[in-house]
Amino acid sequence: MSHILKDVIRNLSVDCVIFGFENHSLEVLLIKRARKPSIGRWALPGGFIKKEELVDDAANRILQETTGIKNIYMEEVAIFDKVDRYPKWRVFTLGYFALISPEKYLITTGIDTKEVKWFKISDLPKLPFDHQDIFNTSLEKLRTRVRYRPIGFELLPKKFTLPQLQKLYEVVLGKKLDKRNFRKKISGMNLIINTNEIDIKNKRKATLYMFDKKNYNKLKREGFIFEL
Amino acid sequence: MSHILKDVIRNLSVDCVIFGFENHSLEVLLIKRARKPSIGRWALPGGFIKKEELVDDAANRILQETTGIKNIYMEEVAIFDKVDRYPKWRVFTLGYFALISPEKYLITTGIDTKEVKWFKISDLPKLPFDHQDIFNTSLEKLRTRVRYRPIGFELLPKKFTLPQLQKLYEVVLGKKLDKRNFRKKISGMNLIINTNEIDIKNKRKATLYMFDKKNYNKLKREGFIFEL
DNA sequence: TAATTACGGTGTATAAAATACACCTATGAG
DNA sequence: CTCATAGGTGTATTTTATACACCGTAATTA
Repeated sequence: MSHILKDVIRNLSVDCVIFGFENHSLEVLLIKRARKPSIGRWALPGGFIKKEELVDDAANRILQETTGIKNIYMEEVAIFDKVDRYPKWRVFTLGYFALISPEKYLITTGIDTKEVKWFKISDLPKLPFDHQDIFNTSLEKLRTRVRYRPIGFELLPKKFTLPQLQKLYEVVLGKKLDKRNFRKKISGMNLIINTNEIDIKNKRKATLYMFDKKNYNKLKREGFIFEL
Repeated sequence: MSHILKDVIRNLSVDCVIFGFENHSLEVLLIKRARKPSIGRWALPGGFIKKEELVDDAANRILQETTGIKNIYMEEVAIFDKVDRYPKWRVFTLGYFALISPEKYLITTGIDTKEVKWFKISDLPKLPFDHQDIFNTSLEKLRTRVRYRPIGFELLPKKFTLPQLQKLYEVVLGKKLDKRNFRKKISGMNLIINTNEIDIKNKRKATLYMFDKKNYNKLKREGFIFEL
């Protein structure tokens, strides 16, 4: 939460669900709260919206203030409106979600936060307020999304291997995929470009690819069917 | 807008985009405003949310107060947050949308409304505030939705003919569909049931169907791919 | 009242897409 | 040195999507 309550609309806040993919698992960014209520608890980064601010701008300001991450593309998930969700007074909150590649961003402990950390989604601490709800809804949104829009660009390093990409899809969808069919589908989309480089950091030599940004954005705009 | 400003959160409102299908065209329900601002203009039914109210409840209350329609299922579209969207002070509004069959509901002129009327979406009056934006976003949502979830149950009378259903899809998608392929697809979904009755009201005799509510809801929950 | 038009209803052949499935090779680990 | 692990590759089958034409009946109109 923002540390100053003037200039804000006290009934409207934003909470951010930032997903990252690392070490073969899906993670989410949490902050340890430095302020009441729920001081000392791990929670979603969030805060109040200012009186003359757009929600997108608020989400980015708050994310930067709390975690140091700036200027990312976030998307509205839903409004969360339980009457007693915030213990002090009535606050509606807008869930915002984003996908980022952890290695592309430096996280720093910011305003109102004691600590900022990535958590595996399979191993989350108990979250305060209705943050578990917000997280669940966002995850569901991500899982629906992946069937209709490409993901990966935001979650993987610039250059990545096909096994990495496949693993990402498997983690998000929660099921194993057939290697050859996965590759066939991906390659049929003109979504990725072979860099003709080999990944040597990995245990095995694997070909490095990058996204074809133009096509990626086209598919993202227009949608497609990715029934896996 | 609600006619009393106490007990409401002055920064948060709901505006409803109610779609109906009648006379072979898609329509939307508008009210003629009886209060300032924009008195006398045709606008979306809307109003402020009360301090202890859930958004869904607010949307239903407001819709009933303004149009008489009660207890329908509405879905969040997005938040609309332009700083000057409301001329008097800062108001964020939640767009809510619904599909209903006009013949199933009686519309009545309510609080703060001079008149309530269905408008063909191809022939809308100039809307005040950002209501055109809200309408456009909702229509886009409907057009996306129709590809992944069944529609029709909410938009057609209890018993309907296949040409009617096809026409609905054509109007929503904005393109003509092949009759035989359309029927093949629909019948492959176990979505509708033949009532073994004949529609005589229509110019031609056509078989009447009804939705298989159980399957309809299942498909609605799980989603499907309806690429037409 | 005969002719014409409009609409409801039906099936098949072809193309495209999804799926199931198995082995080879190189490397790192023990 | 051997074994386990992971990257990489192609084909046959099934399923789904698409393109396409005619008949019968009832309403309309000449």
